[in-house]
This record gives sequence, C-alpha cells and structure tokens, in this order.
Amino acid sequence: MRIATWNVNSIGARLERVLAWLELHQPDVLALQELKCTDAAFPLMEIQALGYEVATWGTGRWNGVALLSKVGLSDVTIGLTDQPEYEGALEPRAIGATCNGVRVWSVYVPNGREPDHDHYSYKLEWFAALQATVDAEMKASPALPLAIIGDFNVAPSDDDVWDIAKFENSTHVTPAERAALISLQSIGLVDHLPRALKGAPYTFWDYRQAAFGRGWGMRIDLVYANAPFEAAITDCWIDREERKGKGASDHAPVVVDMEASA
DNA sequence: ATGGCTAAACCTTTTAGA
Repeated sequence: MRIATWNVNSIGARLERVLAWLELHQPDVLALQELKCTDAAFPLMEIQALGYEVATWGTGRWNGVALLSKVGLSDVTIGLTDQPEYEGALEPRAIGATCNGVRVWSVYVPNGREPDHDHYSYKLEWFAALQATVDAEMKASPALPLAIIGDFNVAPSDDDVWDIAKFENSTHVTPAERAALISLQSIGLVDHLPRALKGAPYTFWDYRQAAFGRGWGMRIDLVYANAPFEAAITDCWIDREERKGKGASDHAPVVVDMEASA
C-alpha cells in the first residue's frame, strides 16, 4: 500500500501534473493540501476517472484539503474537533478518512506569518485541536494504524532548513512551534523521516530567488505515524523530481510505502 | 540541469505563501 501527501498549491493550476503523477506512481491514497478551490470547483471527474474516490473540503481562494483513495474511503471527518476559527471563519485545513484499515489525516497547518501575528497564536491553537482530535481517535481505536500527513509548516530541527541563520525572528522554527510537534510525539506519534533521494530531505523550496536551484529548501511536509502505522512502513521518500520544471508546485510529494493492511 | 515567484480573486492590484 502506498500513501502520499502533496501540497499542490492549487489543484486547478496543478491538475495535469497531479494526473500524470497519479498515473506514474500509483498511490493508493493521496492527501492533498492547498487546493485553492471550492468543493464544487474540484476536478472530480478527472480524478475519479483514474479510479479514485474523493473527499474534499475547500472553500475558495485559500487553503483546502482532500483525500483521494482507490482502496476505500470511509468515516470521512471534515475538520478538527473544536477547531479554532481565524477571523471568524472555519478554514478548510484538515480532513480525515479511513482507507483500507488505515486512518489518514490530510492537514494544512496555518502558516503563522510572523511570530507576533495573530496567525501565529492561531497556528498553535490549531495544533492543540489537531492533537486532541487525533488523541481521541487513537484512544478509541488503539490498534488502528493512523497517520497525520501533510504540510505542517514547521521544520522539526535546524537540519530541516538550508540555513538556520536565515530564520531569525521567523516562523516555522520557533521553540513553541517545535514544541507542538514534540507534544504530538508525546501522544504516540513518530516523525517518520523520509529518505532523501538526492541531497537534503527537503519537501519545500520557495518559488522566489531560485531557491530550488540553490538548494534552499525546508522539510515541512511531514508524516506523523502512530505505532501500528509506523510498524507497517517499508519505505518513505521525497519525490524531489516533481519540484522540477515549469508549472511545479513549490512542495514535493512525500511517499510512504507500507505493508498491505486489512 | 534545477533556475531569479506563483496563484486566485476583491482581477491591471491585493493578499498570501514560509
């Protein structure tokens, strides 16, 4: 079974690449982030034509998450329990479903913008809601393989950015953000490190300043797995190739290969 | 061999991304 996550930075702009990637790598489950479209505008027919069931939560210009599966898609959960709002709106940043006996959450954690910004405190509150939601699920079904996959918008360690000196007074590397990840680990989740096919294990390279060509990347798209999920993993890798060329997302897919489950 | 932003909407500027 192959499960992948990919922040596509607009499913509309990325559709041809996504379809080609699905055909090439044949994931059983794909978690998407930053759809940047409404549920009604999601290219459902094109994805279904490749054999996938689809669950989406998108409200328009910003955010948006989805789960695609060709091994079943049940118990779909839209959003987190007691998910915090931002400026009065419940943003589409988390969707969960059970696929072939595996619980998968596709998440797009708030960016935070600046450490003293309201968006930053929102980010930390959002992490707390994510943890509470998943903790309750794991307590209800301890043997069920579960993983949170997606764009966490936090680099877990200094080694997960190309130059930590460039991140003074910026989000993604602050102690409080990293503490949110450590807290997720405290409830039984493991940050499963992907194998870097080439170079550093980054998953994001900014569009600006030719960041990709310079190797200015970050590992912020993460796989947080519980023990049953972790035990089934046989490989985990970053498809850096997908970041290349015209029309790429600024994030690369992260792929998890695992033993087939029930 | 990878390339100096990109995308969507409030659309000729603004907002957000990280």
